[in-house]
Amino acid sequence: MEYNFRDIEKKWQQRWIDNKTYQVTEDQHKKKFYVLNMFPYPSGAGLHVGHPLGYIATDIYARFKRMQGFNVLNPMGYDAYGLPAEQYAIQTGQHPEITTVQNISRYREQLDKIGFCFDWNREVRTCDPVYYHWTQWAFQRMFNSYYDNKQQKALPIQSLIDYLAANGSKGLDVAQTEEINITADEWNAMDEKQQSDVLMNYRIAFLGETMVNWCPKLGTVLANDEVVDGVSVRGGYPVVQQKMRQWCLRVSAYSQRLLDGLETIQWSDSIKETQRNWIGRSEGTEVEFQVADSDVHFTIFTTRADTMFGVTFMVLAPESELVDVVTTEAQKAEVQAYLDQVKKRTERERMIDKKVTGVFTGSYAINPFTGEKNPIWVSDYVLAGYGTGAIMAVPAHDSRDYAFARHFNLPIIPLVEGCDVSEESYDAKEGIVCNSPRPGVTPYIDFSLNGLTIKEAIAATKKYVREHNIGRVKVNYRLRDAIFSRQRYWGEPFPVYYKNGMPMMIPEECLPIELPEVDKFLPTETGEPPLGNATQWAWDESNRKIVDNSLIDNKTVFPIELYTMPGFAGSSAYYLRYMDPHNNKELVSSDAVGYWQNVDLYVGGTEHATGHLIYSRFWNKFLFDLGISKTEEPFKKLINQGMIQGRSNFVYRIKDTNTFVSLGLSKQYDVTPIHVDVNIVSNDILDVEAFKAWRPEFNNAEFILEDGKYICGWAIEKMSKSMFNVVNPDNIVEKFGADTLRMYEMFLGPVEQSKPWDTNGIDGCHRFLKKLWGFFFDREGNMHLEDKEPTKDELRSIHKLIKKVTEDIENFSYNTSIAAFMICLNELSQLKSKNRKVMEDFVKLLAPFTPHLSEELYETLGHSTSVCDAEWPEFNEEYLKEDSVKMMISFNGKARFPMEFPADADNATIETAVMNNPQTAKYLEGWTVAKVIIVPKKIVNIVLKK
RNA sequence: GCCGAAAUGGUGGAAUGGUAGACACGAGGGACUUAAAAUCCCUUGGGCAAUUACGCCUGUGUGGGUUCGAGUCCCACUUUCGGUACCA
Repeated sequence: MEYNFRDIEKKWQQRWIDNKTYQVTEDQHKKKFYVLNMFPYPSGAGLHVGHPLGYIATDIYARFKRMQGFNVLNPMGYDAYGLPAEQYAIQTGQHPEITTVQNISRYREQLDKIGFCFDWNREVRTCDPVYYHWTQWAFQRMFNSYYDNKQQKALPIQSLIDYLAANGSKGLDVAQTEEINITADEWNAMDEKQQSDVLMNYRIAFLGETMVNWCPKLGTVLANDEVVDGVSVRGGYPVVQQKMRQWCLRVSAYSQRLLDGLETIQWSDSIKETQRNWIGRSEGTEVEFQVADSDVHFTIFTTRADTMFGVTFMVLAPESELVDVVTTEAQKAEVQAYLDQVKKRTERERMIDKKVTGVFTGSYAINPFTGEKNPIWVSDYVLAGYGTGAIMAVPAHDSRDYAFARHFNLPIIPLVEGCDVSEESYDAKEGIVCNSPRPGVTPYIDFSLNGLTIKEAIAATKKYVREHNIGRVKVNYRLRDAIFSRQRYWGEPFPVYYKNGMPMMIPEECLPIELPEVDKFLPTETGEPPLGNATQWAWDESNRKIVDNSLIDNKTVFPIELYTMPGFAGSSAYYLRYMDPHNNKELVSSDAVGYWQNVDLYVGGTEHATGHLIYSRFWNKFLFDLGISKTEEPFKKLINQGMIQGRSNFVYRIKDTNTFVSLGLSKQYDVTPIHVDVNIVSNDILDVEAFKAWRPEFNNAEFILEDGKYICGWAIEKMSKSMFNVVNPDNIVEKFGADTLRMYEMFLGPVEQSKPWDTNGIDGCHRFLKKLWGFFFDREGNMHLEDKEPTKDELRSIHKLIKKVTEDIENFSYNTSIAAFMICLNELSQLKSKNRKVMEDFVKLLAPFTPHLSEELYETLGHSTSVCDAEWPEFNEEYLKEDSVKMMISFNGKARFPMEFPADADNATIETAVMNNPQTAKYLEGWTVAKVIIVPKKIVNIVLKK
């Protein structure tokens, strides 16, 4: 009887649904295990063969853990808000929700064919009001919180209000946009609006002024890569740098905790390193400089406090408020011209073309260490958003300052003994300090760094600065607050309305605020975001409901926020929602989160290293501060699956003809390679008839063959429609079955590695499953396993497999695990094994990989329960013990011949046996034995000397 | 530029510092078939050999080093792929 995978897979998929096999509940008697895939954005193109890779890996792990007795949560859902559906809506007028629902059902259909053990009862969709209710709720909580630096924790904003009323801002150590100094009296004298503005400085979700690429014509903010040469990529309209009031999240408040948390989680070192760099902690010193002939002081930040004696000029960021203050009358026009020029360049352009530009303000700053007057310049290589927006330039030891000094002919003073700064700056933090102060110069202060190492000099300077009150030690982070507003339609609406210029939260009990209908998905003619097109988008404060815009009177009815939230809003806490997805009272019940805690294993791509995986950690920490989340980190272990690349095929058309020449002969002609659909190519041999039928322009194509075949060229590229290399999993399931697909995806290589998809190799996995089928059934379809005690050889073979597979699954090394299955089956085949007990273990071990087939065979063996609930076979060391061991005898590391010893032979016995072996004598001629190295069970190496 | 990952047959890939190339694909040869498919068996890194030789040499991007022994560890370099962008 044939292995009929179609019937088997259909049967078991139905049975899993009927028996609710994969529905899980919180079961206090069992240990929990939470596995999670990064949920997909359901795109219109559907799944290709690369998408399920991570899901299959997770599924195998989930099934494995379940068989080990864990209560496994393995949910799936959709990150359903996104640009493609909105773009499609703009073009066609079709509501993005319709597109999204269609795409989701297509995804679901494809996923269902592969036989995952997802608990679909817990599905979430970010665009579902039942779900985004809690996204809005979390946002409101962030609005109503501030971050206390002393406690390192988010606290309710009310306690800050109380503090301000009692003490003013004195003694406040909190995360803030800028330092505000007010007294309690001043605070208490403020009206509501003024107080609201002050509080914005502290809230975790706050309205902030941020620089954006604003395109007035498109009425939208553009990302840096949507702007080229000062105009929008789409449409080519002018784009300007503009400050805009937008919602932001104070992610930066959590910088240190985000950094510290990395030490506690099992993520790859590379992704942790990426996050460390992104957070960008740098310990440095702030030093105050005075502007010459003026009362103005300003502060700079440096990590190289040791270079105080090498400062030759100062630089301000163009956006710095100091620019206006220090610019002299004579320089005003020139500085203004420079600022105008800078404004036109986008951030990206400033970065890509690193032309040195700048302008002198006319003022000088007094170096507190040397007393020298250093000219103050303005240049766009200094960023307003980092440090203090002002630097002291030490051209000898900073490459950017060096380039600037060279360009504007400013002095360069080397400060490290023996360093050469004639060609480039010496940036290394190694060496002995000199010229600090310079010999022959009368010291301005009683302080010298000469002779110290750089590290010592940094410490000494910090100490001096602190003691003499000219600055302080400061830790800076590169991590910026997240901009949380989008000028888009297809996203979560903000539960916020505006009353007299103040943002007000719509009461928590009235959530969710549902996305309103609009007739157009584009910005309005007046440049408002798409929600400006909504007519039912006003908040009636007294009746607590959404009403028609025409009722807005700004007394009881107010306009609602027109921005929507960005993509990461909905994806930041979804792992918590899976624990309790139907709860309409709270994000997640304390019981549910108390049981499931956090994600034990998270699987997804590296592309989220600095986006989702930072925001999500931030969001979780915030919820942790609120007492909602029970753990400081959301994802204990992270596996980054690699990308599946496409393998494209090419045909070679001879120029100006419709004749195609086979790969081997193509060098003899002047040819153009053309992508050909990989689905009409098999083992690089083109199906010529299918090719003619593929496209009309090829139906009279002619071919120059080799050996009667047309051989195609190939290349590894991204899997994409335009390369005709997309392989749909549906086709693979149809032809080989889901179990073969699952197995082959894992067999391709390590999960974490990127690798190309090549359908050709799939036969090997399919043959293996057919062969396994043949172990159970004869041609007539009768089960022909024998019920007897396994032999020693059979036990050794199966226990070797148990050990290997158990270890490999724990290590995510599925490809080697599958090889072990193949080896074991071959061994059993050699042994002519027909043992029922052995095959039962085999089927159980295989169940995570090929659940349908395993279920079928497990049932054949007389079990009425699902193999999912079978116990994972236990490994017994005893069966692997051998009577003898084979060891390689080598001379000076070169392997020569094998010898067999009793398993319990000690080193002395082995050495004697080797030395007395006649074969050994052959290699000893002309040498003396220096020493003998014995590696147990592996090798005996005899070191020889002349 | 900086950070990270990687480089092994025709291909995907195996190898706790211990016989490199497991396992699979492909290819070549054979068996069974009228034939094909399916299935099974043998060979398959390269080179030299071809039964006094189922042996020898060489081989994991390049060049050095450590070691009795290196694909694996160290140093320098080349290339490829990711990420990032003037963070003082």
